[in-house]
Amino acid sequence: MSDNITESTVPKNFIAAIIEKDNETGKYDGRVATRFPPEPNGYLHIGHAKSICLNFGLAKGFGGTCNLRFDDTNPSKEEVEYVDSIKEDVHWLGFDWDDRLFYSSDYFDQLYAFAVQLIKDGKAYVDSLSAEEIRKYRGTLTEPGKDSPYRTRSIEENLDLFERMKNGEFADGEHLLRAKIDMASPNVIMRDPALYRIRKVAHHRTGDKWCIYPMYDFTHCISDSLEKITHSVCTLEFENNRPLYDWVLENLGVYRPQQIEFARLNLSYTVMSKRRLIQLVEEGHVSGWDDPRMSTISGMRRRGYPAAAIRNFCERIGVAKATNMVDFALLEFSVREELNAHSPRYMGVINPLKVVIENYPEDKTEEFEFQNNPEDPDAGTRMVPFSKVLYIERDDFMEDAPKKFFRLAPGREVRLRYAYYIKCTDVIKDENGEVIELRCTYDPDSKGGGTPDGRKVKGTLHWVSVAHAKEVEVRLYEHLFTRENPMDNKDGSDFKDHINPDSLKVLPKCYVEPILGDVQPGFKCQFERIGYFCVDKDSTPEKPVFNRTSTLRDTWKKIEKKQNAK
RNA sequence: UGGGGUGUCGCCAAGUUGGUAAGGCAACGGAUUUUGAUUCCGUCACUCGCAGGUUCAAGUCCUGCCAUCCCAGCCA
Repeated sequence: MSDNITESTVPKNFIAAIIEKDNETGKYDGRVATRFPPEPNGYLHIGHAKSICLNFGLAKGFGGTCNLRFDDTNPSKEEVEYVDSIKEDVHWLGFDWDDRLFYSSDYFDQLYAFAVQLIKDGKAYVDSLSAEEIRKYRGTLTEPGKDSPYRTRSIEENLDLFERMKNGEFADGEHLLRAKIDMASPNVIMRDPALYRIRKVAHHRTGDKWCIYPMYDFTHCISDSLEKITHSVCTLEFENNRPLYDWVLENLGVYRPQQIEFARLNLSYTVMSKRRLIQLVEEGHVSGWDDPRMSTISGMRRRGYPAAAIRNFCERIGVAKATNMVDFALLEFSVREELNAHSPRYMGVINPLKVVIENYPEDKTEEFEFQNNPEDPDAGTRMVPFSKVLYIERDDFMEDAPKKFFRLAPGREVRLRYAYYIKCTDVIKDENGEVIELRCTYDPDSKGGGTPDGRKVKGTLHWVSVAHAKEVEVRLYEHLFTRENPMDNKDGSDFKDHINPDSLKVLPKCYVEPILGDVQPGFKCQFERIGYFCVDKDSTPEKPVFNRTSTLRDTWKKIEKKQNAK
């Protein structure tokens, strides 16, 4: 279902430069091992795609490996539904972890043993202060913390307490295993960080085997070490944690990968924090994590974004350490670029206007051969039926058309793509003055869309034969949020205030080429002229879903606006 | 009033051991066009957060400011 990745070149970014240098100095004997370590507490979004492309791309580019590891150390937030979706999304993006699928929870026994080792070395202790007391003892950003009274417990007592923690003798929050580092450290993270907490919750993989769970800072570095990762790539907010990452491995005396941080992706007028994504789903603003308007990988997949487009996008935005805000237009460009090159282009009408070709025989039907994608000869051709009565897009007709309007208007001639030139001779209206039908004549000599006399026509319309077209329900998806506001929340507004109420429009009576009635899931096509494309039908198996690209919308309005401005 | 990062065109982002500012998006011109799409050509930073300094020469070195992000979960 995913596109294939055809090329694998060495990525060009500062992390690749570090790896290159390490390869030169033989730091890891030329070995390159990365990992993508999501916590299964939600669906993957476009920000994760950056990390996936980076980690798997680095591995691929240097002939190394990239593991998929679920960082599942907090059972109260994690679910198997999430691990399944994450695996699917990574695969769909075109990456493969082969047999290197790991879970932090696989290491719980080893992690426990390492914790015992630290206790035995006098480098960890069981604290019995309450959460609130611990917070007070930690000090502030500007003031040092102070030692817990339990910091000096004997090794024996610590060992005993920790084992009893594991055996479930205490309630949640009663005790906590902490590293004994420095309560006065200017780096707050180093002020005796928590290593293990009691949490009597079932884990999605280990069930109720454990009631104590290791913290991220203790787990992540050890997992990396056990998997012999060389370059542990993560986002900037973990920079403060790196000294702890190194401290744990150094004090355990085990293999030490290096942590490298990069800036996470921010996309304009888009939310990506898991908290807000969950909110959108739970409060019903969207149909689910994979709603086509979501910034999730699965949402973009349903919206028709090709995996290659997302990969190219991640390539284009680069990898650096400066906090960024990438314009959504860059993502859209990547999508259009991919669609333009590879998706079949069909015709469809979302707001039909009937056209009767008066001089065309009543019962005649012809078929015209269309190129599926004029830019891609390998895409092949298809036959499209044509007859006397057609539908065209309502926007493609204007009764009092300005000179610059190139489409159909009374007395004007246009081309029906790959079919004939037609001229509008009459406009029929209902009692309300609404245009309900156009009477036209066609030029039989213009068959195929060209004329012997070489006369030019400015407009080319898409069309559909009423007798042959499939009626479908089209869903028009726009961006979930309005594009006027940066959503920086600096004006005190909630991100939900920026939800675009018109982001989903359901159009019941639309008409498409007959061939589209058999559209398969995962099939994408771009509509001629108006730029709609079909996306998969995962959750609406009975009806095709359509979507349009942003730059092609409201074409005439844009042109008109531009001309007025002049 | 602490520590750790980052500051190159509207948005991303390259800038090698100092040698005289890549590329992409957006925008704006123009050509081609059976999608007003695509494609194509052209324009778009005398300047690199600011101020000093070193040097024949600094985005790249030094000093001092300023701005901004992250850290006080028994989250990751």
